[in-house]
Amino acid sequence: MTGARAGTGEPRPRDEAGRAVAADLIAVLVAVTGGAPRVMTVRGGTGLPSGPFEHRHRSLQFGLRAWVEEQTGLPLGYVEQLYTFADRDRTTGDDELRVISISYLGLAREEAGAGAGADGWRDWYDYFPWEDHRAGAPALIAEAIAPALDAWAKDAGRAGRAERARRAALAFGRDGDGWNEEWALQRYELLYEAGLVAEAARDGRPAAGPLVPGRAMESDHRRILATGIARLRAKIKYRPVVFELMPPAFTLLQLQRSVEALAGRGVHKQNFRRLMEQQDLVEETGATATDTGGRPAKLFRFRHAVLAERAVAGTKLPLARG
Amino acid sequence: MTGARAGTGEPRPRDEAGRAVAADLIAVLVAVTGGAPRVMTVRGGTGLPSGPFEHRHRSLQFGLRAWVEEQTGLPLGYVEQLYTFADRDRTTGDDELRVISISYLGLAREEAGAGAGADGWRDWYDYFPWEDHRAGAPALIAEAIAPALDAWAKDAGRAGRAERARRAALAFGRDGDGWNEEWALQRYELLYEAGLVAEAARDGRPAAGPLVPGRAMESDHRRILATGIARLRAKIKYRPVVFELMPPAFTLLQLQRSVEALAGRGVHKQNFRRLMEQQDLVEETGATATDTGGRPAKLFRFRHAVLAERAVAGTKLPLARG
DNA sequence: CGGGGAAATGCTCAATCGGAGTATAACATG
DNA sequence: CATGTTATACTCCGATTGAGCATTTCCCCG
Repeated sequence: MTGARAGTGEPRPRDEAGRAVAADLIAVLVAVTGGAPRVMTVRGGTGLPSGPFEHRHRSLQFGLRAWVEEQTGLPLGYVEQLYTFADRDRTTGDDELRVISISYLGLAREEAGAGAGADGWRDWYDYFPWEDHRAGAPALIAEAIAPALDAWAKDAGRAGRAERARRAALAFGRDGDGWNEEWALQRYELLYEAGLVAEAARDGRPAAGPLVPGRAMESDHRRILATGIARLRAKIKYRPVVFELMPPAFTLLQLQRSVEALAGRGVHKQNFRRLMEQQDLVEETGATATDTGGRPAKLFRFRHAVLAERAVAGTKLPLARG
Repeated sequence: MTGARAGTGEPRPRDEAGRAVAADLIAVLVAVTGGAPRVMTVRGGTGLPSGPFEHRHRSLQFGLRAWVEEQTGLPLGYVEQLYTFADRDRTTGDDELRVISISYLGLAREEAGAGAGADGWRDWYDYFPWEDHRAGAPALIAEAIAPALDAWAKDAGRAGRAERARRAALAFGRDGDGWNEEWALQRYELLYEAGLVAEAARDGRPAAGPLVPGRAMESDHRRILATGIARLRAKIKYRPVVFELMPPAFTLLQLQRSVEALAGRGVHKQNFRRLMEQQDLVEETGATATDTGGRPAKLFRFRHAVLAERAVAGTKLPLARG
């Protein structure tokens, strides 16, 4: 939370002892463009959009929407709360400043608004290159992460060694098997603990080896981003939220690519279509897209009626675990 | 949040304009005793344990644990964050008081501590009698809730009528079918909206009929409880959290009764056992329980190793949706 | 000591689901 | 018109799930 927070400059409330109490709102704002998962950032990609929760805001979610629209010019669609933090070590420097950070996940259609600070879209795999398994397990896991985590495990005493090795194997999977895309947060936390990300070095933790590739962020924003990714990866499996990221009409392959972008893994094409159709989530628009490179594809739109019919019921995706 | 909040009496922080900013911690603390799901309450069953987040607390979760242990004498096991609220209308009376409420779900073994205020355990179906479908759909749904919701739907204009009827049918299921135990929160909110719970009357909402049976709570504590129930009902299906509520050794039927108590519905006995065994979640202690009323049952214990082996992987329960 | 009641426990069966593969159709391009 | 590329339609099989039947092993009661 160093300095550059957007806001009105209104002084933060302080209690009699001079200690500050304040609430910050932080957004993990996600979009998908052409098969790339993007996250909205500020300050040159080093921070997530955020701002203080102020008295004028009717509710937390209204406050968040206000900030995001002010800072990015984007109207926010789907929004859900992620997590609330207040650990003392989140208060950089000023030991007396106590900040509660309430983070949110928001989904947007990127094309919608190329507004004010909207230059901040970044591929989220820039921050988590080890999370992209769409073309198989990334080489950097075997080349950089696995050896470093091995070293980290060996660093531990007799007792901790096996435990660390086990955690590493669980989080990153053994030889490509057992990878669970929903554990994005656990993986980041493991790397942090092992001192393999820049934030750990910044916070003065010892490193078990050379830093792993991947952009860092200020404060614990990268951890919050990992939380958002994990939540979204879990959510797309049982709620029709992907459609919040799609244009009004799309082909099934485009839809599939979006799912894959978020999940970080490929899915079986035919099974994907089967599920989409048998669940009645989409309907044909009647038009076709001819720029597919092959046979023209039918264009579909989301059947908004399903939100009503099944309330908030299910989307199934061929992403289930064995 | 009227008056009776536990705390040190330390004045709440205020900003220059005299507006207060503070954070409250609220716990939905759950246990299961003899097949009954219980929730810890204070003030004669009208409130959930809560207290201000103070500067001395290292983190939100530490603060929560401190309050719960102070107020109930119970050591808290599993804890997870539920939701953070800050709507202006949560600030009763004093329009200038702005409170952020961070709610948590906690699981406890009831027998563990019959400590200080530990008289506060209540069957949670006292608050949500319509949520207990263990012996089939409760009569009060057909007798009281359905007619009242019908009336509420008819109250709406031409457009809203179908919408309301649809929401009611979705939330409560049509003729016993389509009931989804995870929608406890949506059901409560629907009843609130229709003015059928005491809290709605208290908040000045018009009623669509006579109040539905079920104990009320102060402020929005009953809503928070519903949030906790819904979360727990969802969670037991994919995480081995039920065991946090069980004694060290238990029979499979006891385990099943606990699951049923939480889920509010019965499960197929043989299939339940099949799942428990094939997942290696439990192991035999070697002893048997002879007070079963029939053939003695083997006693089992939770295999704590699974938490390590499968990290935070799965429990399957025969509670899946059709 | 011989039922009868109550669970515990073991086993079967059919329907469905989920993963994976094969085959065919319809376009663009050279 | 051959070729590459994608869309789309079917098929297959193993695993999972919901549901029920059958058998076993206790206690209690007369």
